[in-house]
Amino acid sequence: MRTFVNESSENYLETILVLSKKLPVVRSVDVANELNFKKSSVSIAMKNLREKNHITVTDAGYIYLTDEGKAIAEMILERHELITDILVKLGVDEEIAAEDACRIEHVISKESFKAVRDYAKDKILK
Amino acid sequence: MRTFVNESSENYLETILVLSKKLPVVRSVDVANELNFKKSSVSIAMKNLREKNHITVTDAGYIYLTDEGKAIAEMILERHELITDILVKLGVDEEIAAEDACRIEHVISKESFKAVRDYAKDKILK
DNA sequence: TAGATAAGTTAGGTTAAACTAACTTTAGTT
DNA sequence: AACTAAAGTTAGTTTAACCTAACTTATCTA
Repeated sequence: MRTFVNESSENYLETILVLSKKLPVVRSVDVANELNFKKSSVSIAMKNLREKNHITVTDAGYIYLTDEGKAIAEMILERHELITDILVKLGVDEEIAAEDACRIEHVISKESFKAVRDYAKDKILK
Repeated sequence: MRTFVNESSENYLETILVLSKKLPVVRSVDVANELNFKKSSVSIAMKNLREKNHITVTDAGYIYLTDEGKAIAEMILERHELITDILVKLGVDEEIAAEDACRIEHVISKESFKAVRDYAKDKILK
């Protein structure tokens, strides 16, 4: 069983994690720029993530993942990277591979991902 | 480039194709039962598919795929079956594999699917 | 200090895809 | 002929996730 997190929330969490590796701090406007969303949309999304305890936001507006939020973000990011790598290895254009990974990462089950990962690590990704 | 068809429409078309192989004729109510949707939802969806020329509906209420609708349905069904087979071969439980296939089939690109299919036919599916 | 810019919030709009409820139409039975 | 059941339609509701527009607040600069 898993705590239900929808695709949209997963995407925001993943984006926050990715940005936190590139920027000293992550703000709503950074997320909006990265995703090409309007800041009002991100504002509401951050409010929801706060209510679900997936992030905390400081008075200065800096966004941090909670342990739970980070766990989700890291899971999604691992999927993103692995699925992209597999597709590229199979000959798919890098950009298309990343776009596909970005959608598949949210809909594949834990069990299937694990099976694919174990197979690919051995047989596809050298 | 591809004619944009959303996930919901693709799912209806695939369901119509699957049912047409099991039943003498396919009606709205059959689709509703198969998908566990209300008949009002299916009624509206069928109107949309009719307007997009993906299906025709006889006076008696029998639903038939147009060439275009059938092409989409067959593409999705091929994906469904192949993705399910791959996951099962990798050790995923049959039911979970089918559920995952049902989501992935709508979001994977033509290019990635082709790459996965070519690889799997050779290396995974014997 | 006044004005501009940047960041965030709030209110209200849009769309898609499901829903419920209530209606019509057709066919089958007594 | 009247009743019932099944199928389909229509109107209106809900929810999620985006949007625009307008507002507040804080900082920075001429």
